[in-house]
Amino acid sequence: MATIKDIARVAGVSVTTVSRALNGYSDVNENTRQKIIEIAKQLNYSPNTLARSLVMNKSKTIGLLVSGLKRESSKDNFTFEVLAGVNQYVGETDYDMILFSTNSTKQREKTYTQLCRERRVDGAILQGIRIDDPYLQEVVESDIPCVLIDIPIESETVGYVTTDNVLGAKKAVQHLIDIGHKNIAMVNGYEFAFVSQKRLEGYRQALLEANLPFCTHWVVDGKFEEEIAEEKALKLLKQYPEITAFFCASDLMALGVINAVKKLDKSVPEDIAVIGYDDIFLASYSTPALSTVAQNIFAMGYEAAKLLIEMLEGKAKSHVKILETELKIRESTVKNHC
Amino acid sequence: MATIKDIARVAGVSVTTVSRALNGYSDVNENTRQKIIEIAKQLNYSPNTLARSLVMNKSKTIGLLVSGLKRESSKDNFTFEVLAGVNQYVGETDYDMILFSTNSTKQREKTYTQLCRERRVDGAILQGIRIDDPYLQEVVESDIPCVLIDIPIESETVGYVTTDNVLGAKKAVQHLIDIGHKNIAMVNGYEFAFVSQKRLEGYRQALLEANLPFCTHWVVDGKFEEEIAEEKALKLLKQYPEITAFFCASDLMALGVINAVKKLDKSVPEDIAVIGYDDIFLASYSTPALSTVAQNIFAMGYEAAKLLIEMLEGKAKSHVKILETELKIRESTVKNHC
DNA sequence: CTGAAAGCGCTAACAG
DNA sequence: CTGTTAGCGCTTTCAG
Repeated sequence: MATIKDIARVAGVSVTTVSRALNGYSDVNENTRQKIIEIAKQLNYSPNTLARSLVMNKSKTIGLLVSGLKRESSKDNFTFEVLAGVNQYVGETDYDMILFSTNSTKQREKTYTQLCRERRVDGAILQGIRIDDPYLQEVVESDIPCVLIDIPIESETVGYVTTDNVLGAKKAVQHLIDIGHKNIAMVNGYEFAFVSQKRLEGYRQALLEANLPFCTHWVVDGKFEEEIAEEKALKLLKQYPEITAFFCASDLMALGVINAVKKLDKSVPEDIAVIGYDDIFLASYSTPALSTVAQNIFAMGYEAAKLLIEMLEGKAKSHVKILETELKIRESTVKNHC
Repeated sequence: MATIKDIARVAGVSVTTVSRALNGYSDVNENTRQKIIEIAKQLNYSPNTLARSLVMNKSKTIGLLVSGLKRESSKDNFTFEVLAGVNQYVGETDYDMILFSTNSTKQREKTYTQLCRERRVDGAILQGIRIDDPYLQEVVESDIPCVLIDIPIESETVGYVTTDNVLGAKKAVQHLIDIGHKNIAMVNGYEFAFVSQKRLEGYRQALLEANLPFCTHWVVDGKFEEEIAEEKALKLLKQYPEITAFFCASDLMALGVINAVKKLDKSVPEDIAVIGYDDIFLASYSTPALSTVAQNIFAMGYEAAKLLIEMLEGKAKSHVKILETELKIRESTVKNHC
């Protein structure tokens, strides 16, 4: 593979000149430059970014640490959409992206930080990390610039992008209240998810503002899984038949709840209204079509990449980006009989 | 950031010894090694893979060139599943993977080959490339080892993984014939997709073997898109009311065909049977649940990565891997009235 | 405008 | 078992 040395030899100039010519420096004779470019083309030259990165001490590479890059997670394409968003922005720059999966065997031996340091990534985006993940702390405390998705930590080198989860949840619950529901249960994700904490808070606020009681027994954790949500909802509905509506912290769980309702020979939305969160693709395809709080996940990925690269180039004004959510009312919630 | 030089200084040995100790060479005193490892830990040392790659002339990196890493493609999660499969295998090795999107602005300036050469990837996996893509030729002719997904090109440095598309299509059409259909139309993808050519062949074979006429007017291209398939099917059904069944080259298109049938106030499967291809997640969720030819796409990604890395390590016996497909009969095909 | 020389962090003969 | 030396391909002072 041709190197600048080869070009230099053929052109009869020094490697310095070749380097400068190819990198568009101004202090090189236009004729020399043209000749060098010509020769580079003939030799089918490709710069060796490894060598360049080594000497420049930056790799123009960002690491994307994702969880949920596994087989089962294609249902809820959260990870995929983040990835697509990141990829979109990165594709518009001269950075490339290297993918680290947080559920690989490799990762069990090396921490995220090690992975990033070894590959000398300039910065990283973290998605799907639980707030009790010991490595989260480590990455954040390292000197690697990073942007977190849905985890609000901010520092000199750390930024985040998220949506307003309190408000999103509030809008959903208010909608249920608006259409006449008074006994609203919630199926949350899990304790250690930041978004779960916030959505719970939104649920609580909406109830209180409507002078409805907030009862912890009506809040269960579905671990963001369809089956668990179904199970928990089933139990809840049997124990508290007065419940007429469910607010779920994810669409997948909402689908589970709908299954539970069906199993009790009741129907959605006539007997029980159900609203989800995320607006996954399936939401609009299921029967009944699922009302939900839509998050633009692609945009989260895009903005995360944008923020990170701005941080790397030292031109980020803020390290925080909060995106909007949108209430989508479909068939699974509808004006109540009462 | 600590280097082996730092370690050498502190340990009072040469960098060579440090390098050897850390890389597990046998010709180094166990005491020295322990001391060096200890110091490395204290200094929070991370090897610089850039430097290592530069000197070793291999990067332990594979490039994944995917198309369809865009927003809209989350419906059919083909790309995602390939990605997940590749990631799974790569995660079990000491390789990392760098993601190149073939629909980025960057790619419009640089060819895939350039991208790969600049980053010095050891090999590449290509997915979603059309066989008329000019760059396909280029990559294949370059000296970069690569594995293609669903494109049968084989050479010293090129391998591929695919499924038996002729057989898959044949099974689907035979199933339609088995349940009594005689007038079976096909909605294909597009001319320049290898899988489309093969599935068409399978369709043709199944018909001929059953002594049914093969009529080109009954084969239309839906470009793998739901809406286009719907449109084309609508036209076909109006023009040839004798058609009672559709074989579609993708599930998404099958969904489109079902829409078309509904628009004519007919129903699936009573009036028209529809079978798809892929077994996307949506297939089992739609109403009626879609019969289809299931491909294990995750496995294709996994096997592609496996094959590539075996090729890189010089221990691939074959450069070709053909995976099985499985006929999944659900609600959209059912014994015909005749 | 151009070149010589140094060095990024690491590995690999080769010699002891 | 260990050190010396050279060099991977590139950028960057510093002199001309």
